[in-house]
Amino acid sequence: MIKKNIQRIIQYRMCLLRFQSLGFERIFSYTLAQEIGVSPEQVRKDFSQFHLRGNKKAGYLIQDILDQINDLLHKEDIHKIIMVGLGNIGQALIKYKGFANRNMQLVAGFDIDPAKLKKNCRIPTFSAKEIPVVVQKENVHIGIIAVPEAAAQEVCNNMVEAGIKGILNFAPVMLKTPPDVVVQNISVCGDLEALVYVTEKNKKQES
Amino acid sequence: MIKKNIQRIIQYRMCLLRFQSLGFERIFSYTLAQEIGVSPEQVRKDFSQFHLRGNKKAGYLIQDILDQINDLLHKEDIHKIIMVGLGNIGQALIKYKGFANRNMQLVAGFDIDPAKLKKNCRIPTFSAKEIPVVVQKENVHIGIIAVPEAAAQEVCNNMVEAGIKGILNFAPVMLKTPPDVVVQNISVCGDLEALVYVTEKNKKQES
DNA sequence: ATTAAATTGTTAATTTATAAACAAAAAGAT
DNA sequence: ATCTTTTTGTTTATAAATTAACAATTTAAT
Ligand SMILES: NC(=O)c1ccc[n+]([C@@H]2O[C@H](COP(=O)([O-])OP(=O)(O)OC[C@H]3O[C@@H](n4cnc5c(N)ncnc54)[C@H](O)[C@@H]3O)[C@@H](O)[C@H]2O)c1
Ligand SMILES: NC(=O)c1ccc[n+]([C@@H]2O[C@H](COP(=O)([O-])OP(=O)(O)OC[C@H]3O[C@@H](n4cnc5c(N)ncnc54)[C@H](O)[C@@H]3O)[C@@H](O)[C@H]2O)c1
Repeated sequence: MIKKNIQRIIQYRMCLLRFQSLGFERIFSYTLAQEIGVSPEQVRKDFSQFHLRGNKKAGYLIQDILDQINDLLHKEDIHKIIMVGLGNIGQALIKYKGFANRNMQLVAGFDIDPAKLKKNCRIPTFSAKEIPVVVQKENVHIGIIAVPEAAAQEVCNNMVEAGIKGILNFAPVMLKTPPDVVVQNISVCGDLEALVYVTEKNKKQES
Repeated sequence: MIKKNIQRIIQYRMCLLRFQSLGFERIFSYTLAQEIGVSPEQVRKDFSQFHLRGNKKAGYLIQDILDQINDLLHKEDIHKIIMVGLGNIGQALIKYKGFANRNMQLVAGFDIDPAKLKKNCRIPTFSAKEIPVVVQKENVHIGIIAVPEAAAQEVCNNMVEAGIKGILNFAPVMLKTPPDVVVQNISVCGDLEALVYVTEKNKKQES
């Protein structure tokens, strides 16, 4: 549902940061394209759509493009995120150190199981009942759902009620939300099943 | 890169199983559509493309469609999967109980850190050097990469060399593989950044 | 038996996304 | 100073995906 071009812009950004850290000041559409596995025309088209301009014959000025992409992605702010469900996935995300690099911060975790709240976490944890209080106090707009399938829709409803506008969902269900709330699904099993399908198909085609 | 229609077929399957477990024998394109958030025409088109036939006025026979989708997705076999990287994400996946339901089995984990191999896991763990041995012995085609960005491409190369044909990649890099090896990326941070972009845009449009 | 209602399945239309083509500009070479 | 090469940015073309339209068929009702 989220446009492909913005997803690529996010990838270009990571790639530009990597090239910059390697000491490059400029980059060509061709290089960027190769790195993220698209055509150079796709890169130029994406850049054009977001008014990211380069220099003929001299390519793109990395710092300049990065500044503009950072603007687009609101990288001037740190974006607060809550997570509901402190099981396997929830704990893995809490331990993850990579959010800060990308201007995001997990500000609170929630669970219904009091045992899960006792673990000494890097972030404060609360009973799931506290979702509305914390969301409103901290002014959070993004939430992650890492609860079992059976609880996901209810948790989602509570998040929406509390004011969350974007949800990253690990549970294998399609959540129902009002039109102003966007959901992004992560489907580990679904992706694996798709890989099985494609690899088996390739195998057959060879023979 | 993987076709959208097969991804939806995978979703339909989960939905059909749920309806079946609720006692339903038949289902309409409209119901299925609503559940996974597409139009009924989309459902019928997808079904048509995979030759999944229903009955006019009586909808689709759930068991019948499931049998055929199971065939398509090779659900007659259990698909073996290896995982490289036994850190936060790796551990979360190892503890996950949901693979068996979907005819998939994590058969081995790998890491370069000997400390990670000592943890008493539900699956056997090996030094990363053993990847080719285990992959060939167990005849595995699918692998998961859950190592840091800096190690991902090398691990990928080793997997490909060993005979892996499909990779689920959690590291925030675009892996380079030969054309007969398919990669599916999971990008938690990227998805969150996309959510930030969309929610901020929606916010602006309202005002 | 006939008619009406409901639902599929296919074809056509539209939209979106990707790829190709090429003119324009900039840099460098002659 | 002119010509050549390179690379962007836009325009045009192609392909993929979604939506709409509608005939065909089945069931149920009259
Ligand atoms: N772990 C994986 O590798 C994996 C893989 C694919 C999909 N998933 C999906 O991700 C989700 C989480 O998986 P997991 O392995 O972390 O599960 P888990 O069972 O380890 O953790 C779920 C947590 O959610 C909490 N919870 C349950 N109901 C709740 C509620 N109403 N409010 C707040 N918290 C609640 C539980 O107490 C538990 O701590 C599941 O939907 C699962 O299907 C996980
Ligand atoms: N944990 C998260 O929530 C999260 C979120 C987004 C992205 N990711 C990405 O997922 C990947 C894994 O994240 P993590 O948090 O589990 O990292 P982690 O550091 O906890 O675990 C990585 C594991 O890989 C092992 N490793 C390193 N090099 C290896 C090699 N060459 N061969 C085999 N094993 C090797 C390490 O010993 C370690 O055990 C990273 O690329 C990370 O950027 C993780």
